[in-house]
Amino acid sequence: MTDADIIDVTRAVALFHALSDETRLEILDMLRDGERCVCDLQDVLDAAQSRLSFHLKVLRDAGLVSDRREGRWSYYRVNGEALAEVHGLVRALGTGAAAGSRTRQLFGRCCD
Amino acid sequence: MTDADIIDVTRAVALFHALSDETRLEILDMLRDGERCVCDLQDVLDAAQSRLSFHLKVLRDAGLVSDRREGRWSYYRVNGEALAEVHGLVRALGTGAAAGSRTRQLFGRCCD
DNA sequence: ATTGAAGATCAAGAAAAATTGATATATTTT
DNA sequence: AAAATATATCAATTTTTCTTGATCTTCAAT
Repeated sequence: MTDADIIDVTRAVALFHALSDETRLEILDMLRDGERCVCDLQDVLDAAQSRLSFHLKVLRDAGLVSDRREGRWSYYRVNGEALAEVHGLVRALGTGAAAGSRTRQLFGRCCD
Repeated sequence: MTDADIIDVTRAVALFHALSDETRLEILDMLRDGERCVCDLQDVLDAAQSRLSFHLKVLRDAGLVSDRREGRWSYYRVNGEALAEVHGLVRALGTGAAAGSRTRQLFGRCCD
């Protein structure tokens, strides 16, 4: 961990925000063991179509899921890299200078 | 990881929501290497007093920080357990059934 | 070509969260 | 006791996010 590891707060906020909703967490939960079409999600969570679509978009915009079109179905899957990114953020937040890190600030907060 | 590990979605949402704000992340960042009084935070982040107080309350309500009163100062510090909780959540989200877990659902989503 | 199904997008309204300024509560200093 | 300081809380407003219903698009089947 070096000074180069300054993290983009905006990105962090986007990730956490995408995770901060019940429907979206349930979607991610359903996607844990592989991809699913929207119709499946719709059946299990009982959410109106446009509502589900909205939440999928939030997840997609945050990069937490990717989608694939096949015929008239859309299949969504979790994006492991984004989860790893969140993981890294959480770990970083728990890493104090006391632990020997040379990073003073996680987020660049100067001069904006 | 067993079936007993069904997680409270509401709690998860509260945690992620608390983390989904720039000011609050900066506060946590500042608290990484130990406790700080509100006045310190106020100096560094330049946030109006009531605004800062509001965000500290959000963090406190989510259990992400604890505070200690000393004279007229309040000192806040990160609550490592809550961070661990977030950590666990993120890990769980990335753990598919494929990985051998017997847990079908992370969040209880039935019958409410 | 028409119909139908899956999903995305959009506009309007509802709900939740954040900001601001004011006031309140302790606590310390004078 | 009065003044000052640190912080919390509250009410009003603004901003952001979510929901709903409608419409649009694309692909497939007839």
